[in-house]
Amino acid sequence: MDYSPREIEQKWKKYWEENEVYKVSNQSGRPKYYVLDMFPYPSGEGLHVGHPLGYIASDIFARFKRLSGFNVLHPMGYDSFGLPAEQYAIQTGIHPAISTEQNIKTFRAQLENLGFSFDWSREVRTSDPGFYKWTQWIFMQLYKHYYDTVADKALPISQLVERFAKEGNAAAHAVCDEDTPRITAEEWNAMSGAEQQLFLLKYRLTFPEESYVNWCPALGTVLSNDEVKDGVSERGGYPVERKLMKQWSMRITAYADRLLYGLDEIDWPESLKEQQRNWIGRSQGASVRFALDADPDTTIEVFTTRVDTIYGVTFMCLAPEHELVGRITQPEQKEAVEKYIKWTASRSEIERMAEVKQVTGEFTGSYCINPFNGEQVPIYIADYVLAGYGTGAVMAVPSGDQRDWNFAKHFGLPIVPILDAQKNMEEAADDTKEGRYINSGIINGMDYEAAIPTLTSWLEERGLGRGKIQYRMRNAVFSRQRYWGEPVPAYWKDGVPYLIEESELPLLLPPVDKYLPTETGEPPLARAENWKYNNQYEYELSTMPGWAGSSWYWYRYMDPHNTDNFASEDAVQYWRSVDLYVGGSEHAVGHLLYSRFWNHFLYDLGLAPEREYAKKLINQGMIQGVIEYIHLEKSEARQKRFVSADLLARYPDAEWAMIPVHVDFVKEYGKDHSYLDLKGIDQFREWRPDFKDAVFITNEKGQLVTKSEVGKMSKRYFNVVNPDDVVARYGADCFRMYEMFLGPIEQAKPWDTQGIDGVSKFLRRFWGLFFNKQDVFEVSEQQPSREELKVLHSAIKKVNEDIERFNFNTCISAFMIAANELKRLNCNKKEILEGLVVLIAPFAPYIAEELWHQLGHEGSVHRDSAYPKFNPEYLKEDSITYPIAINGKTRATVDFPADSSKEDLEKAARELEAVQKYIDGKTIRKVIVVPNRMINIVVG
RNA sequence: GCCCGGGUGGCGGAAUUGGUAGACGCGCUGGACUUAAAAUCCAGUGGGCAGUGAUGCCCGUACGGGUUCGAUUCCCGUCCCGGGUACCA
Repeated sequence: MDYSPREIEQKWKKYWEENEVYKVSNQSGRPKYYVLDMFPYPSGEGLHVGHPLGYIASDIFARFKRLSGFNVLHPMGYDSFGLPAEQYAIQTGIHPAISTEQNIKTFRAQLENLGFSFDWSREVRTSDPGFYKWTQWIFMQLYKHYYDTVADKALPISQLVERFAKEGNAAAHAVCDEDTPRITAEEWNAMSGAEQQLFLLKYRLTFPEESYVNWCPALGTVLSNDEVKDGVSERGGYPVERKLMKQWSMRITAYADRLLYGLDEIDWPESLKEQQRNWIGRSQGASVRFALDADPDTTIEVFTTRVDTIYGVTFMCLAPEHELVGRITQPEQKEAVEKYIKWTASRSEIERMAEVKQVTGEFTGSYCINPFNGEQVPIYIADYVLAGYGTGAVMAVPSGDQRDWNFAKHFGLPIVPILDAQKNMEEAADDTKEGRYINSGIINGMDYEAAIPTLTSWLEERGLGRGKIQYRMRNAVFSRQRYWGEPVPAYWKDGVPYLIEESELPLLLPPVDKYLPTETGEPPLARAENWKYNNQYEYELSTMPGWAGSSWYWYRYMDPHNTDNFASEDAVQYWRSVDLYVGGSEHAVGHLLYSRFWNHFLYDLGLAPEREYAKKLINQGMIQGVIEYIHLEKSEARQKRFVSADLLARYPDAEWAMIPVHVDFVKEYGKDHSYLDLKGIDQFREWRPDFKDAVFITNEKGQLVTKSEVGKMSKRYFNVVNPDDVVARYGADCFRMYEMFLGPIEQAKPWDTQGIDGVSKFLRRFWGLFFNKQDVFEVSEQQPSREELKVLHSAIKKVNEDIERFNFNTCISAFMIAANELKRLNCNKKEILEGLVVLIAPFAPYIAEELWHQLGHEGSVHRDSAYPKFNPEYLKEDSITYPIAINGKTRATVDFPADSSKEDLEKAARELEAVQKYIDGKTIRKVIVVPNRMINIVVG
């Protein structure tokens, strides 16, 4: 019987479905394990070969855990709100729910083609009202809570209201807006209900506020930074302006510390945690106020992490946009300063980044006073100071900060050393904290540890500053001026927002006639007819962002059909948190930070059992594609001309446009010398009729050589490889194993089918072990030999260890080695082969199931078998092969009995003929014997 | 600029705690089978030098140093590539 992947895969796919082999129960005597894939957006383009990489890895792990005795939750669902469906709706008028439904069908069919062990009865979709009811519900809880800095958790806002009524807000240890005024109990009690509501917004964990957004009038929408390129929209290239808009915001900054310290308790890639740390950007330091020399009532506040360097301040730098700049600029400097401000405004951030070494700035003509020594400090403006960060002002210490040093050198400003350990002040700044302070007034002779508290208390006693912790992270804007998202369950009455009742959830997305914003710039929901709360009040018209639903979805899988809670307490207590989370690193500071934030909040409310919801996370690398371009001469000539890449030198004056070619037309795809042959050129002509009459200048071999570049796999580069095609040709088992065989899971690599035949051959060889020369299934009941047992148990050991380490590529090698060895031994012993079938089941689920049944079993190998146990007995060797090295170079290998003592080994090694040859008159200085490893003889 | 990764045969990659560098696969070369091809199977395959040959020697994990009996692995410096980035005071 030939190995026919198509046949067996169809057969078992059907069987698994009919018998609900992968259905998971919330009740089990087995320990639980939760394997989660990052939520995919069901794009209309479907899957390409890069998408399943992470799903295959997580599926192997889930199956491995299942066979190792765990009750494994491994679900799949869709983050089905999103822009592409809305864009499509705008173009076609088709409701996003309809196109999304269609896309999900395609997406799921593609997933099902790959043999995943998802429990599809738990599938969820964020755009399903049964799901977004709970997204809205969590939003409401955020609205009803504030962050208490003493309890260090979210508490009901009602507690804050009680406190305000009794004692005002002075002692309310609650996170709030920076500009919150102090009020007394009397003032609070004198407020109207509406005024009180507005005041409470300064404390709520979600609240509307005026914030700047990238407004694109032509598209009628707000764009993310990502969607803006060089001041115009990425899509369409329309102008974008900064516009103040009322937006809902999430007070994620209240959780900054917890999000930072929580990173220490989770096993995530270090680079990813580092990105989150940088994003949160906690810095501990002090704020100091410098009074203006000419106007002591006006102060410039700076934040510094090195207040100990304050005696080394020789100038002050303001951001060109700083509010004081206009006031303090002296008439003589006015022209230069204004010119500089204008110049800065014209520079893009990218330009500023690239020209980091070029020092620019202008003197304002004014001075401020260093509060510690009363000295005059000149005030400059410079574009290396950002208006948006901290106070937009920097106290410059050229001896300790390289940028300040560069600036001081350029403008001839003094550089005052402040620590006796600072070196080479003439060549560069030295930011050391070592040594004792000099030239430093009240801290002279102190060390860093002593100086900080001395200076901070000096500042605090005089009201000139204070110790301060500053974060880089901002509150997260939560409104989107879009249609296809969760409606915000709030309405407006006289400019004050109120929540709807929880019993009124879900607040359904109303139908609209068009998916565009209104002519007056209101979001699409403004088009909904008669959509008013109690037929009276205007609903909030913005919808929630893409990250709303994905910030809590892993709980929904635990109990997806619950109508009373987002998930029952029993379910949540049973599954608790995600044991393994697999996804791309592009979500490092978006989804993975927001979802941690929501989880901390749910934890505070007692709804989440653990502070961190994903204990272990691995990133899968991107599978890239090769983009193939051909060279089109840029000219006005009527006839278009393409030239082979190896002939470009013949056209020294020509300029070239790079035209991407469908990779299917290209021979030697991805190679340096990839090319279009005559047939490829014809295909290209047919595919691009606009180039039908073009001339193709080929080389002497008749080839049009292309340029290959590694890049994203994407429809726009015509290099998408659909997994369905690979599966049709080689089978899902082969596809799964090949993707794993490509290399380490976290590494990015270009897709290349070069090696897939090797995996395909392996599967045939593996299959062949079970069949005799006449192709009839035949296994032997005979007792396996010691050598055969060793092959099996080496594989068990290797595969077990490597799965735990997520080194799936080397697992595949281990299977190949085992199959090669057994083939060599002509082994068809049932005991050995059965072990291998279960061992390979997580990787190649179909072939394993087929062979398992051929071996005479019932049920499913994936549910009714157990992972083979490793027995170290079988790996024990009588003798061990030792490399014998002379001065570290291996010169011979010799077998010694496994139980030889160190002394015996040394003695035997010294006497070896091969060794004697190298000693040759020299003396043996030392012999190093590492048992079971090697022997090294040092001569000289 | 800063932060985080990485650099090993013709190619993808392996070497898990410092202990025989190149597992496994692709490709390539030769052979078997075949009328032939495909498929399959067998053998070889880092580079160089010497030898008819078995084999021996030298070089070799981006580059230059260091530690060590021994370094792909640890340390210092340099170069290059990838990812992130908000010049974060």
